[in-house]
Amino acid sequence: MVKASRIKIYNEHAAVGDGPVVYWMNRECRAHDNWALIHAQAEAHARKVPLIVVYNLVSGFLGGGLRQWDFKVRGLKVVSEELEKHNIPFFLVHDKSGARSVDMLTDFFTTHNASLVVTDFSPVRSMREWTEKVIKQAEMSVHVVDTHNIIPVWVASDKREFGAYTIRPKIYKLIAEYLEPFPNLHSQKEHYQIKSSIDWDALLSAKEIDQSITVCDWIEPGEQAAKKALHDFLAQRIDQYATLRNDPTERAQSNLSPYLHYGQIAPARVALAAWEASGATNITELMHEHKNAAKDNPNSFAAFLEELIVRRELADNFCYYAPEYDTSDCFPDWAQKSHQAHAKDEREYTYTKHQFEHAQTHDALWNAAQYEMVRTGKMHGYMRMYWAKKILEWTPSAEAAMKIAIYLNDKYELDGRDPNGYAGIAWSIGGVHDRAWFERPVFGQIRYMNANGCKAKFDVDAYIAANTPKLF
DNA sequence: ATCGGCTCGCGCAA
DNA sequence: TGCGCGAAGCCGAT
Repeated sequence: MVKASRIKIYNEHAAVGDGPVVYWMNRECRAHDNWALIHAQAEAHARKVPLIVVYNLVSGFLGGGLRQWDFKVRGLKVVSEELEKHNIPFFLVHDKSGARSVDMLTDFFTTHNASLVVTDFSPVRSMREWTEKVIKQAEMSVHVVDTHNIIPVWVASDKREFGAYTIRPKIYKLIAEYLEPFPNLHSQKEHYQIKSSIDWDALLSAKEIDQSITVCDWIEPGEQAAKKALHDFLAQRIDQYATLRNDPTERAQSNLSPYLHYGQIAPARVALAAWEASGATNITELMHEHKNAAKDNPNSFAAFLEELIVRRELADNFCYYAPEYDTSDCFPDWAQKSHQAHAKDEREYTYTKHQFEHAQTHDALWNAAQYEMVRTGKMHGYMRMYWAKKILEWTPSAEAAMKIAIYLNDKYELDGRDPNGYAGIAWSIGGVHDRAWFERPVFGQIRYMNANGCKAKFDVDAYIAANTPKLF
C-alpha cells in the first residue's frame, strides 16, 4: 500500500464514473519502483476499472535538443514495452508547439472517460503549472504522488530550508520509515478497448528537434540500462567515491544523474541497493557515518547517500518553496545585498553568451569544462562549480550570469532542466545553501573559486588535454 | 602540508 | 540572548 502522505488529493468530491484510471506519467519515466503507478493500479483494482498510462511529450522542452529528446523517447519506448508485458496500455500525446499540453491532456482524459487521474510530482515550474491547470479543468479527482523524493518534499519540511545542515536532521529522522521496498507491478486482467499505436522511429527523427545537440553514445537510456549502471557502480567504483569523487580526471562518480533526472530509476531503488551493498543493518546509522566516520577513513556509502538523498532532496525543497529558483530573486538577502554593492565593480574579462557557448574564454580550464559538457552531455560535478562561478566573474551582473549558466546547462546537459542543476547554479552564483565569505571584487561575499584550488586538487593539465578538441 | 581567519544566520540551549 | 556550526574555499603564515 502506498503511504497516504506521498499523495496529495485534489477535486476530492468529483463524481466517480466507470471509466479507466489514468496515470499521467510526467517526471518519472519508469514502469517499476514507481509509487504513482503503484497507487494508480491499486485505485483501478479497487474501482474494478482498467488502468492506462499517458505521457505528454513536448518538442524542445525547456531548451533541450536531440540529445535529451533521444534519451527520453528511447526511455519511454522501454516503459511502453514493460507496461505491455503487464497488459497496461501506454499512450502518448505529442505537443509540437509547446503551448497545447494542458488542452491535449484534458482532451485525452475526456476521450477516455477517465474516472481518476494520478500523476507524479515535480517542482519544476512548467510541470507544476500543467498540473495546476489540469486540476482546474478536470472534472475528475487528481492525485499527485511524490515518487521522486524518498521522503515526500512536503513531508520532509514545510518551508524552504536554509542549508543542508537544516534539512539533514529532518531527513535522518524519517529515512528509516520512508525508505521502504517497492511492491511488484501486477499484470492487468482487464482488456482495454482502445489500442495505442506509437511510431517510435518517426518520433526519434522528428524534424523540429534541434539536431545540433548531438546524441550521447556513452550511455544507454531506459530502466534496465539504469539498473545495470547502478550495479556496475556499486560493484566496481563506489569504494573510491569518498576520496576521488571530486577529481574530474577520475571516473569515481555514479553517472546516474541522467537516469535519476528522467525518472528511469527511482532514488529509493538506488538508496536501497547502496544500503544493501554497504552491509549496514541500520540506514539511519549508515547515513550518520557521513559525519561520524574518521577523517582518514571516510565511508563511501555514507558519502554517496549524503549526495543521493540529502543534497538531492534539498534541491527539490529549494525549487518547491522558491519558485523563482532560476533568477537572482531566489538568492538569500546577504547575497542580494552583496551583489548590489559590487554591481559596478570592474570585470577583468567579460564574455557574451555566444563566447561562453563556443568556449572562447582566455581560460583553458573553463573552456575544457564547456567542451566536456557540449561533447559528452555531462560535465563533471566538481567542474560545474568552477564553471558557474567563472560565469559570475565574467558577466556584467549576477542576473546575466544566472541566465547564461541556466541556458547552457539546460541546453547541453543530459541531466539539465532539473532541480539539482538549478540549486547547483544558485549555490555557485547566489550563495544559496551556502554561507557568506570574505569580501572580494565582483564576487562580494559569494564563495570564490579559482584555478589554483583546482591545481591543488587534481591534474588540471590532464583534464584540459582530455576534454579540449585537437585541431591538428 | 596544515591551520586559523574570513563572514552570516539558523536552530537550539538557556 | 548566546553559541556552535555550516555543500564542495581562499589566503597567508607557519
